Amino acid sequence: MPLRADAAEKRQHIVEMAYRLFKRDGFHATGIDRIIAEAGVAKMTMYRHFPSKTGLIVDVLNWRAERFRRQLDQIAGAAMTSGEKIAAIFDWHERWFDSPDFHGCLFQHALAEFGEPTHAVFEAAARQKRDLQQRMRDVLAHSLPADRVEAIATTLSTLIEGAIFLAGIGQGKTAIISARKAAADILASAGRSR
Amino acid sequence: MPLRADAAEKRQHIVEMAYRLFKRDGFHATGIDRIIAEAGVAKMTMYRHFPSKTGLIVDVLNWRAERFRRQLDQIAGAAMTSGEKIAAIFDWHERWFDSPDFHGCLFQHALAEFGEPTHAVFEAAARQKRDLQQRMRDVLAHSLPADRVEAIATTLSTLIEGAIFLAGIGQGKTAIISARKAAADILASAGRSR
DNA sequence: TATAAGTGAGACAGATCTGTATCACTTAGG
DNA sequence: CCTAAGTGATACAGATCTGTCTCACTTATA
Repeated sequence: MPLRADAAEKRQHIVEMAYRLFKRDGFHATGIDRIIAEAGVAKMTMYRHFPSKTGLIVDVLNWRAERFRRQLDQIAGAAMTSGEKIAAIFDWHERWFDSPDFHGCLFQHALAEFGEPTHAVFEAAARQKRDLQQRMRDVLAHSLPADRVEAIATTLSTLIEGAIFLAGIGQGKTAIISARKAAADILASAGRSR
Repeated sequence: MPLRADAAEKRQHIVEMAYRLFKRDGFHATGIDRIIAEAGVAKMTMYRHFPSKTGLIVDVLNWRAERFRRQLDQIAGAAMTSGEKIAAIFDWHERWFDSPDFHGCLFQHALAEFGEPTHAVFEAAARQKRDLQQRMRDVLAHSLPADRVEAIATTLSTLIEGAIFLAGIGQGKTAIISARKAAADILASAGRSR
């Protein structure tokens, strides 16, 4: 069964299993031994595909960031106006918070556990958050004057990150509802003064 | 030198040193050996004052929560109107983000590292966040109709938690400025419709 | 002064951590 | 068939982790 093609599949299998464990138990609390045991692979198999645990974490984050980016493409792509795109992003978060195995945002957790800005894990997680902010700016740029985009994108990002955090302590529902309303009000206000 | 009275001082010294290390490096990444080495105490001294590392973490969080509560008393107590109290809370966060040894919010980090809701560390950190939300409700209750307080308090909490998170990736300044403006707009709008 | 609380130092146990090495095995491609 | 890539299993090294234990020492209090 295994060779060239399957090697990539096995690597991906490790990434997804590590993702599940990191998400549930955290990065430091999840040991290599547990990852390989749950993935059903040998330790050397893991270390042939990843240079270190840090390298594995970075790859997990990058894979997850890419998956989120694709989801966002669908979400924001289907909606028509900027306001609808923003609302769709908030709706997506609401569904995410309701999903049965929700354990908070892996990128927020990574930034909490690896607080040193020069650390590779910090950089990977911060990059994902900046990408989301850039996406927000792109959406807003289609319907707002350029000098309004930056501040409003920042406010929307603040609302979303705050709602994600509050979802971690069981307040996702109320947080995302009030955040979505606040976002709608802000956009309506900005639209009126355009 | 040491006995009854000094025992409490030594205990407090351990708490504050552990606080500094946890804040900078995280909970799992900070070992007992490093804490006692930096605090300059024997290992048994630490284990006589705290039942376990988990117990120490909980005490550190509770001590920090109490200190924040007292600061908040001064901040919100000095301001007059609800709007001024809220603005003062945002201002306090702006100054916090600018402080030289800012390393994010210890409670957010604790919730990220100990994601299990039944864990004692999770409970202690979540309690502090709920206390802050309750404080927000109390402030708003003096100037808003009761049926508006809950939703607006949630929005303000979401903005603050989001700004704290963004401060961890170097965006504290812009986040807190836009969050404070959004909060002011929300309060002004609620005030008009009263 | 005698007692007991509190401490520092350090050894120690047992578990766990990351990462490396070895060996037998399977399987794909020439 | 034969070679070489890839793998599983396992032992291992060296470090680190939490938590316990002992012993000598200091100091406040009775």
